[in-house]
Amino acid sequence: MARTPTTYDPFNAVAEPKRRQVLEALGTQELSVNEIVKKLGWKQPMVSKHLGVLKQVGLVSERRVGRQRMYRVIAERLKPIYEWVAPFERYWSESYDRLDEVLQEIQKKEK
Amino acid sequence: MARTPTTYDPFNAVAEPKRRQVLEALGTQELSVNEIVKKLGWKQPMVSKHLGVLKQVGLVSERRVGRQRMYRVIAERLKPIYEWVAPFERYWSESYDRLDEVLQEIQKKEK
DNA sequence: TTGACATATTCCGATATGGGAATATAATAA
DNA sequence: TTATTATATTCCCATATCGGAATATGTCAA
Repeated sequence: MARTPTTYDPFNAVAEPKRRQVLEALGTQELSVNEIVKKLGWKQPMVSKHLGVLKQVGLVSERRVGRQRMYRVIAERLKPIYEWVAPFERYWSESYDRLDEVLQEIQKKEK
Repeated sequence: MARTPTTYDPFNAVAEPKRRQVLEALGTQELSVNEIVKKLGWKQPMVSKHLGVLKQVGLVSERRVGRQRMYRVIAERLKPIYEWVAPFERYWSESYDRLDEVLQEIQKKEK
């Protein structure tokens, strides 16, 4: 085995920043590929590829209308992510003090 | 470029299921590597490697105590994930009807 | 110093990625 | 039919991944 495939689950699909952008561009609307292309300013094949991954994991639905394909977010599929991360929310303030130190450590090492 | 590195941000670090398990095992406690090893039943090098990634992205802090290293979740670093996914929550019920269809489609194709 | 314990690192292989460029497919219009 | 529009797919490459096994590093104790 190598790294978990991007199509393995929503966590992996959404790890790619551009895929998040696609979902954001869609929002609650149903858009054609070209509309997304214009909105994001990317090349069409790139948009189609990312939509392909999102579709495989079920994060978007596809509907054919003439020569267009209309895509829409299936928000429910993001639920597992929300549910996994939500329980940590209550501890944000508690770990706040140590955060600064540790982040500074990390930045030092990156230089 | 290839795939976004796992150490690029919390999204990528957490995409790996085992890394999520490590964070879950830690919870709000501070644990040594060996305690995590016992809790998860994995081999020690595997735990150390995953902790290494988590540490690089700042999802855990490390504290040396004698020959032990104590790890703790830095929950605040999960905030970006929570904040990205939370806005979609309100649309779960709305897309519910279409979800079943689409998921069945996906499962068909996987066979 | 030597040994034992706790943890990290290195080397390996198989695998999949994302981007770019080019091209294929599909549907409509003329 | 042919041309055009809309979208998907293929081929290529450089890169990192995860896991396993083995080994290195670091720290304490006798």
